Amino acid sequence: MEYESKADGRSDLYEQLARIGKVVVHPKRIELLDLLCQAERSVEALAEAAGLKLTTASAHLQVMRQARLVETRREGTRVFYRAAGEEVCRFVGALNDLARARLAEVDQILRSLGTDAAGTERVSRDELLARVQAGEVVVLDVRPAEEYSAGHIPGARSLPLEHLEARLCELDPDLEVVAYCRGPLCLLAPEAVSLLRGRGRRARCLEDGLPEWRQAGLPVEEGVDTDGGSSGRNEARSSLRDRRTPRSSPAVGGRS
Amino acid sequence: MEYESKADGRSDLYEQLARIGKVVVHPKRIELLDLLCQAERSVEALAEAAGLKLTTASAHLQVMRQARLVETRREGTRVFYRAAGEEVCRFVGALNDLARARLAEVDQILRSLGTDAAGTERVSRDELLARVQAGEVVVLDVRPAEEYSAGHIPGARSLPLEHLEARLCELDPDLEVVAYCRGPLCLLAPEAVSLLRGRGRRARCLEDGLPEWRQAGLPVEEGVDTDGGSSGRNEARSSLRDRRTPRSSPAVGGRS
DNA sequence: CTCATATTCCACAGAGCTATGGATAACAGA
DNA sequence: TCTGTTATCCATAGCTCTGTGGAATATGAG
Repeated sequence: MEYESKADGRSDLYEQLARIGKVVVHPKRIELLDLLCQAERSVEALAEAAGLKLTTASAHLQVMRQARLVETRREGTRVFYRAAGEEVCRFVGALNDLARARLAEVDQILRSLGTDAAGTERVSRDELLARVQAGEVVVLDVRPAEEYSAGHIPGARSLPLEHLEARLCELDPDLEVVAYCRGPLCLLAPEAVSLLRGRGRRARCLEDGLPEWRQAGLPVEEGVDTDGGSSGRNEARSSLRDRRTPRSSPAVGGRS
Repeated sequence: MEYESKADGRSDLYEQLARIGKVVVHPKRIELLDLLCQAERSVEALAEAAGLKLTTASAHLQVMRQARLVETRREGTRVFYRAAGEEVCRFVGALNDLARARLAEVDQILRSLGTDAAGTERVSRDELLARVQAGEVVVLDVRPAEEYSAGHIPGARSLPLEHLEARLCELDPDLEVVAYCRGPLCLLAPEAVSLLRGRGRRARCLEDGLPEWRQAGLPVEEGVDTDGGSSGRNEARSSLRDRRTPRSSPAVGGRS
């Protein structure tokens, strides 16, 4: 890989950019990065979540680390990986946006398998804020519990998709549900909505996921969901029980 | 490359994202994409600009086309490539930002070879707008002429870096110069500024290049520079002589 | 000190990517 | 139709990347 490097320097620069490109050339690495934009995780958890052998996952993570897109933290014998800063999430966001904009296949896949996921229109952030204030909706975080506790929309309830059916009774049948998940390409919320509607509930998806919410500069709450059950009312209970690594900057920032 | 595709669909999605990732894994492809975000070009011109053999450049362009990141237009025996929409430029912008934020090497390279490029502070877009209104500065587009005519800041003069020294006399010595180029990682403007300062002129770089300007929703003018010489005054002469392929959307838009 | 757990390192085989030159295709002009 | 120009296609050789299992490392508990 020596492109007649005539000590131009310019080519050195592009080689640096390619270091980052190298990370997103492999589907599994993108998947890992996506997961890490939601919450930090141990190598084992990542391997499990992405369906990889441990050594393979570790190898991928090394690649990502060499590109400085992830950082690690040791806790006992375990190593936790996390996305290295907000720019990383913004980058994968741009990648997702680009894919949705340019690749018809993406919409196709979403439509084909997402229980008509892409079909239903979504709630905008502004609308959500307004209706939450008015107490008209329940906000539901249907991602796995770890991701919820690493950061969620203030006042949202944690109800992972896999438990939704069993815990359906916890939701007030009269309130509309707004579900959100990892982002526009994630299928958790659409599936949740589909399930809820099947039970006669009113339910819609938020226009995008937590990373976008965070990047928009809106507040994010950390800690586990304390609500044992019932009710469904949830006007910004401050259930923050911060035992998490704080992400670098809270600011919004636009491409500075 | 068959990751035990258990008809999950999820993995298909990441495979689609990786199609895009594949483009930015190779330094030369990033370079080509960068060029295409400035202006459309023929294969030959691209090969020349990136220092590639024709067949190699063509092969790279095929990869980019398969990922739908570029589109083509035929004109006689020549084929012109262009970036496929604004999202593409936004994506390479995000890539650049990420590299600058996370890779210390990038700053190092910039500093080492850029004639202390990264050192001097830059003019913000807002400041530029204000001072242009007041007629206090000359805005200089130091990119190659083709890129200027494909789109430039209204009222800017085209004076490619390679001709700057020879045509120095065309610039009013009393006005400060604000030079811009392709973006934060481009060295044309810094080198121009360095040269100008060496001749005792007041000169600074714009904070970033034309793509960012365009993405900020600010107006962009097309066509060649008609100003034969002298003066240096340039209060938004409408020198638009539109014979260009218009980019898709003019809107600003923030991550839809 | 020894053992158990969680990761990383290593070597290797199979698959994929890149650059290159020569052949082919599309087009314009005579 | 013939010719020159521009770009794409094709086959190939050299190199890199990926997944894998086994070995090595780091930490914590006895």
